[in-house]
Amino acid sequence: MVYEKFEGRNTVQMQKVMDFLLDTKSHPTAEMIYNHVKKDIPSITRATVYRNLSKLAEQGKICRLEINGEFRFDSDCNLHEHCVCRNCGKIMEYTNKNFPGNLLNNFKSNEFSADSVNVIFYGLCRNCSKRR
Amino acid sequence: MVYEKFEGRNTVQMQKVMDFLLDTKSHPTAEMIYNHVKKDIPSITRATVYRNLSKLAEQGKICRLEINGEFRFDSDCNLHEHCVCRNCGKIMEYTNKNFPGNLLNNFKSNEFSADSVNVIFYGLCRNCSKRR
DNA sequence: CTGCCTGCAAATAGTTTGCATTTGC
DNA sequence: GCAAATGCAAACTATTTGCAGGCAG
Repeated sequence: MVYEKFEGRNTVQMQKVMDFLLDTKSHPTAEMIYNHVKKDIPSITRATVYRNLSKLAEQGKICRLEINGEFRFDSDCNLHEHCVCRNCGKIMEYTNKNFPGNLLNNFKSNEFSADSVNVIFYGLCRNCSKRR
Repeated sequence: MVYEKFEGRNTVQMQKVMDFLLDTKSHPTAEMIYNHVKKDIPSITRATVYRNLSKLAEQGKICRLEINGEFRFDSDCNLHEHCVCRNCGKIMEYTNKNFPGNLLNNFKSNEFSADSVNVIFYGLCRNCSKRR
């Protein structure tokens, strides 16, 4: 068990949700998280998972991506560049040292103050490119 | 009326949906588009609007953003940098000449071929910053 | 012991789909 | 005339919410 301090109460449900996100790199949906945590806590409900995910996101402990009409969650709030395959829906991290650093650092506007940024590339993954 | 060639049939419904998107810079949701077009074509249904938006997006005539749990549409497929206010939900274009050009041009990966990219900054708009 | 969190159930919001009818080409 | 697009209604999926009881602090 990974120990993590939360604002608010430290419940088993909250802990298990966070643990799973810390463990995985799969950008799970709320449903996937629910299915996983349910193995440990059979009584848990989707409502609790959704509420905990919202709290964690508000606290900045996880970040939330919106891909193909659903939310996906990631405990790594530093990596925000992702690739989404238009064909199979696969989601991959994009790590390229030529990527222009943290876009936030260069953010400049009188109209808006930004605290986070998501970058999503759309296209085809290697598997799906082959079959075309 | 703006004349635009579509793949497939050129119906009034399709034309009005496209016209509205060409006219506005408001990043409307499907519901907003439906409400607008309904003024001209009272018989139009949400289903038709959704179907037309999907077709236009597939044809690359419009692009689709996912913000706060819903799709938003934009006829300008070149500007992909947006700012979303966490407080009031306002969506603004981000135009800064220091922005690292087209991220697509520098995209490099063996695992993925990208054809489009969305960048979304989250934070507070000027109005909402003041009131905090 | 207090009130935040949970489980349950029902509601909501956004979007999609099946089918009969209409319409562009 | 025929296939593609529409309108209608119903279905579906992801997510949210009200409420009563449970448990962390």
